[in-house]
Amino acid sequence: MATIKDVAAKVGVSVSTVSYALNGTRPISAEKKELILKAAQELHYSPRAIARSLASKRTHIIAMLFPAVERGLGLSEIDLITRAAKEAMGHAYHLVIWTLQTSGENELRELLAQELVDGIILMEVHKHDWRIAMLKEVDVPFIILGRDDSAPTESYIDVDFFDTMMRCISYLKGLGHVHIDFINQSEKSFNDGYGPVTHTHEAFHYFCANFDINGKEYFCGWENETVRDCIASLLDERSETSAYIVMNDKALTGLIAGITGKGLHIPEDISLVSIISSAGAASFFLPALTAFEMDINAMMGAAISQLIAKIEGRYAELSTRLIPCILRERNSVGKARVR
Amino acid sequence: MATIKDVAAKVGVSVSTVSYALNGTRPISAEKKELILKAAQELHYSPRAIARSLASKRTHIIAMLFPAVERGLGLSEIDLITRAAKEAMGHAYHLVIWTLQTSGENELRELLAQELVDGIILMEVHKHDWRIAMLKEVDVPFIILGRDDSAPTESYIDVDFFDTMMRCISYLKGLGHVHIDFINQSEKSFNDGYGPVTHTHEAFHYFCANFDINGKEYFCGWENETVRDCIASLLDERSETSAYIVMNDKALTGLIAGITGKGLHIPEDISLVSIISSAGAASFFLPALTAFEMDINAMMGAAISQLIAKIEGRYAELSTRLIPCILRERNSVGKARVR
DNA sequence: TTGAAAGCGCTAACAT
DNA sequence: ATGTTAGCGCTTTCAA
Repeated sequence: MATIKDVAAKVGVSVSTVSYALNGTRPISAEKKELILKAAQELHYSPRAIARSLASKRTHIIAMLFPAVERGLGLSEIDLITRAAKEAMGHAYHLVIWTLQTSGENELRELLAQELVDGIILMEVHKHDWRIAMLKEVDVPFIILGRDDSAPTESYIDVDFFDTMMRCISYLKGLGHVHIDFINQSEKSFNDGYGPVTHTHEAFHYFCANFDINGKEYFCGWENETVRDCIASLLDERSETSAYIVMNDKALTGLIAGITGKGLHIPEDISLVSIISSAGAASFFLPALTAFEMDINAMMGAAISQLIAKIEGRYAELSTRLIPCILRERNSVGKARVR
Repeated sequence: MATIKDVAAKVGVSVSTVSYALNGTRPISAEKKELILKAAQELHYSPRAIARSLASKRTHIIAMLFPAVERGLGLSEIDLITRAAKEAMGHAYHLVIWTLQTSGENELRELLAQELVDGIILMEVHKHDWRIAMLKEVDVPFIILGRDDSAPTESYIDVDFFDTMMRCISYLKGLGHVHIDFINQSEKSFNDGYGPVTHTHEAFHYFCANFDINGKEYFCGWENETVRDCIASLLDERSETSAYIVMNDKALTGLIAGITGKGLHIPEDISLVSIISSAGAASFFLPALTAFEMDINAMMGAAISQLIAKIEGRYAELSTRLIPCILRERNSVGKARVR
C-alpha cells in the first residue's frame, strides 16, 4: 500500500505539501495540487485512518451506547442503528456499537480511556443516568436520544410527544370522535418516569381538556395475560369509546383481537391509531394501521450532525430538538359512527 | 492522561519493559511486573487504542457490512447487531457498522483502503455478491452470515434449514398431522435463489416424502393484497390441511385472521408454527405462536469467534457452521383433529 | 531479564 | 507557497 511518502516522492514535493494538498488545510498552487492528486490516484493512495488519528488526535469514530438493561419499545429498531451509521458515514465518521454489561461503570470507563471515539450518542437514557455523569467527567462530547428530565441541561434529541398527541387528538376529533381511549404502556414505566410514557400521559390529558374530548387513559403491560385482562375490561368499561390511541404494540394485537372478537369492525365501528410506532410496524396488521410514526431519519440526522458539530467545536451550547412524528394514513381510522 | 512513558518513569524502567509487562509478550520478573501494574493503576494508565494500532498494525476493530439493498425478513433484527457488538467486545474488539450506498463498490473500496478494520462480517449475502470478490482481492479476513451457494468456498455461518424443517415436520407428525401446508416467502425470492427460501423449499419436499406427509408449499409475497388473496385461496384449496408451517411474518398475520375469520380456532382446529422467526416475534401474536427461532446468540458467537480466529491467524481454512433453530413451544400447536 | 531505539504513517508547528 | 522536522503513543527488533 502506498503511503504519503510515495506520493511526495513521485511528485517531487515534501510530505507536508501532499498532506496539505489532500486535506486542503493550507493553500497550494493549483499546478502542484493537480499533480499531487493525480499521483495519489495513480498510486491508489489512501490515507491510513489510524496514522491520521494518532497525529491529529481525532479518530472520526463515534460510539452508540446501549444500556445493558432491557429496552422499552419503539426504540428497538434496527433502522435506528443503520440510519445512525449512514448519517455518520455521510459525515466521514464511523459508528461503533457499545453495549454495556449490567455492571457497566468500570466497563464504560475503560472504553473511554482507550480514547477510540470522538463522541458518543446515548440511547435510552433513564432518570438519573450515571452514564451522563461519567461522560461529563471524562469530558467527551455526547448527545442524548430521548431526554432525561432529571438532567435538563444536556443536549438531546427526542420525539415531540406533545405535538404528536395534539395532532392525533385533533385528527380524531375532526372525524367526529369524542370518546377516546388512550392505551399507554405499563404503570410501572410511568412510575419510573420513563419519558415516552410520562410525556404522552400529560399530553393526552392536556389536549383532551383543550379539545373537549371525553378521554380515558389505560396503562397496560406486556405479558399475554395482562394484555388480555386489560383489553377485556377496557372494552367493556366504556362502550361509548369510538377511537383508540395506542402506544403499545403488544396491546395493539390484543385490542384488535378483542374488537373483532366482539363482532365489531375496524374502522367502521372503531377507529385505531398507533402512535410513536416504528416505521412499518403498523402496516403489519390487518387492516394496516394508521399511525404516527417516529421520524427516525430526522432524529438520527439531527443527532449525528449536532454531535459532530460539538466534536468539531462548532457550537458547544446546549442544543435540544423535538422531532414531530409522521402521520401515515392507512386503514384503521374512519368517521365516528353514531351508535 | 498518563502515557506509557509516565509509567516507565515512575517505576524506573524502560517503556518497552512496561509494554511487555502489560501485554505479557515477554517474560518479566515478578517484582517488576508487580510494580509496573501498581504504577499503571495509580496513574490510571490505559493504553491509547490508536497508538497501539499504529504500532501493531492491528486495530481490534471489525466491521459489520450491510448492503444497501432492502433486507429480507428474519435477519432484520436489532439483536443481531447488539449481539455482534457484545461478542466482539467480549473478545476485546470493537464493532463498527458499515452501510453501503447503492453505488457501493467504490465506497467499499475506499473504506477498506483506510485500513481501519481487521476483519469483516458480511450480512445478507446474495448470489454472486461482488463484495466477496472485493474482500478477497483486498485480502481482508471476513466471514459470511447466511451462505451464498454460488461461492461455496467461503467461510460462513447460517441457519440449519434442513434440521429445522426436519424437526418441524416430525414434531407435527408426532401430533398426528399429515396434511401440512408450508407458506414460504415470495416466488421472486425463490427465483432469485435467496438462501432461506430455496433451502426450506428443498427441505420441505424432502422431508414430506420421507415422513410420508401430504404437504403442499405456497409462495407468498409481502403486499397486503397479495397476502389476502394468497391466504384466501390457500384456505379454500385444501380443507384437509390441519397444520401450517410459516416462514413469512406478514402471511402469518393474514393467516391467523383468515383462520379465525372462518370460525376456526388455533390450536384446536388448526396448528400453526412459525419457523426461522426472530426471537420473540412469535410471542407477539394471540395466541402466542410456537416457533423455531433463530439462535442469534449462537450464530453471532460462532461468527465473531471464527472471524477473530482468522484475523489472528489461528486457522485460515474454510470454516462453515450451520446453527439449529430453537423450538419455543407456545400455544399455537395441538393434536391433529379428525375432521 | 531488560533497555535503546527505530519505526508505524500521518499532521502541524516552525521555518524559509 | 513550500519544506523540515518533531512529535502522536505505542510495539517490536536488535543488542546487551
